[in-house]
Amino acid sequence: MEERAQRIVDTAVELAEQGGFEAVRLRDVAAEAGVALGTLYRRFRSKEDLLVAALEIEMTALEERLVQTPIRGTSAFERVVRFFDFATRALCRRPNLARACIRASSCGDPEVAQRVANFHKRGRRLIRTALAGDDPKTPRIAADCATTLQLVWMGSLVGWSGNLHSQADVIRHTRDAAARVLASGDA
Amino acid sequence: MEERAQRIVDTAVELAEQGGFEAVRLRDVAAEAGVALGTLYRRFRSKEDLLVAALEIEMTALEERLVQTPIRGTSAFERVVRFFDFATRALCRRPNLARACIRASSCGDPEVAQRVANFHKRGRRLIRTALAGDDPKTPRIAADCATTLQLVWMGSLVGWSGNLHSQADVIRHTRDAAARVLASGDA
DNA sequence: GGCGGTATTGAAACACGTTTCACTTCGCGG
DNA sequence: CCGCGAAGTGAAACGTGTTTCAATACCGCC
Repeated sequence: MEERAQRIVDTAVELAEQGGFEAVRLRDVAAEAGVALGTLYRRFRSKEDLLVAALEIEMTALEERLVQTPIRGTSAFERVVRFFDFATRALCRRPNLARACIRASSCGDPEVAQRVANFHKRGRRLIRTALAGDDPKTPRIAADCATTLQLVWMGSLVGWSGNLHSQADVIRHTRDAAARVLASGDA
Repeated sequence: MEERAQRIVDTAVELAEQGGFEAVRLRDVAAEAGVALGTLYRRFRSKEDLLVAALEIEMTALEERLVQTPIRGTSAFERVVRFFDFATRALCRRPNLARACIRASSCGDPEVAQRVANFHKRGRRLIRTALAGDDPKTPRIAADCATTLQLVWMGSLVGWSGNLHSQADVIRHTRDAAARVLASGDA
């Protein structure tokens, strides 16, 4: 990402960490990033677009950490549970930021659909990787299971971000779903 | 619901049907419902609150239709698939309204958490009912399965409302999830 | 019938996302 | 070095969610 855009996103992340979605006032973002409001709008189509860009950066960080220290585990179930545990904790470590990004990614604005789709695709790949593990066996689990588990995770995260339940619940929801989904004969 | 509040929600629904979330301008809602803006804000804490109230009314309608003609089917799987099919079609029949309500219900505003929680609880009950069927057997499926399936449904609906995938995909996602979840030995 | 408190009204004001615009700056090919 | 087009700037304006407030209408109770 170009340096100016990067600075804009970084500023947005900083503000979101502190005060969540509504603390990300685009005037402030632009001012603190040292650009004019118009420049911000040249790079990002909307506030949501900006926050989803932040989410993509979080995803990149997650991917890198997982490349360095891949998920270990002796079964697909164990690995995918550990993945969701790890990823959920990582996300919820900065709850204001996470809530802001989740809200942006679930706002339904077609302008950001592309970015959101990309984010989902990358997340699904991580889940598939966790399911598959290192060994080149068990190739059949991947596709649909990953989709189902991702939907559970996303649905639960939306609930978490709306204070319907806790971070522990998110982890439990994904564990429960994984247990059921992977019990159906192909793990 | 009190008559004045009802009229406000009805007006909001009407506008949302036509133009979605952004077409629900609260000034217009108030004007068309024949109340002052302050009255609207006395009944509803925010635009999201109002739209989630609309969602609750949709839920009531769904519940009533299901009481009149309960879901039939010879297995929990068959019934729950039919339920999701029915409910998804009902929701997506007015896509603008559905998107607006889903967006409102996933905005993460703690002010509306109560209403959203209530909506989810009622939805979960419908899923449990579909899983259980008429016969008083198979009591063990209920609790966690229903939660998992609901999370899949909600997650998929959020994706649908953001144009990430189609209504048919929502139905497929829930069917896939149901197949896996109910295959794990207790259906 | 008068009174007190609560709901409603109408209108204005405020905040913030978003757009617009005239002007300036920058980078680059000729 | 010039000139041109793209990018950036600063400031203002607009729309809409939300709040505020003084004035008014309503309603049950003495």
